[in-house]
Amino acid sequence: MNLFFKALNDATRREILGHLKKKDLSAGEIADKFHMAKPSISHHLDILRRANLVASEKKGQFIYYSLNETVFDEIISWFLKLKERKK
Amino acid sequence: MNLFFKALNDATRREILGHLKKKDLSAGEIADKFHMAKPSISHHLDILRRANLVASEKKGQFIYYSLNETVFDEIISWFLKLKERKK
DNA sequence: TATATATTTAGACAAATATCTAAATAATAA
DNA sequence: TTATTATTTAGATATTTGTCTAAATATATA
Repeated sequence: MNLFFKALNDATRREILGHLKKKDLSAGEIADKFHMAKPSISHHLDILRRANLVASEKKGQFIYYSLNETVFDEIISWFLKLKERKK
Repeated sequence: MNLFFKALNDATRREILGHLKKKDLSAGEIADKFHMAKPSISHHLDILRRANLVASEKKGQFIYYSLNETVFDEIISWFLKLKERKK
């Protein structure tokens, strides 16, 4: 839960998720969408991966990233639980 | 959205929300639940308030905090949008 | 093999954050 | 008014974070 919120607490990372929602992308393709050095994007991807928000798969010299949507259920239920009316 | 995720990115603040879910509480009552100086809790409450996650109301010398659940709908829909299947 | 491409790792640094203590503000009670 | 209680504001400090450049790793191609 900790890692999850930490990962979401950055506009760049949330944008990355938005891109991956549409289509799986390689690290380089993701980096091309931002005005930011590649190592910085790589670092963001690492944080997203450690939070289980994305999965990565190596294909040749490329590494493709994809959204891991299963975690979203967990978080949505966290919010719904907080929303349940008091008594 | 930014302030929202920033506010959630702290275990103490998430715990505060958990307490407020059960019952409205004064700043002091909240502080009593943590091993932390009161000004620190006050700071956390300020962050939660600026993120619209809680509301505060002064009653005499006390300030009562309560969950503002309307914002949760917004965030839940953010997550659901991200979960929509590709194509 | 040598070179080029894709990505990550390492290390540095400035900015943001969480926490503390001390002081300020506001309301109540003596 | 004076003292007490509830809370916040101010200022300091250590830690975490986001970003960068340079170097390392791994794969593909000539």
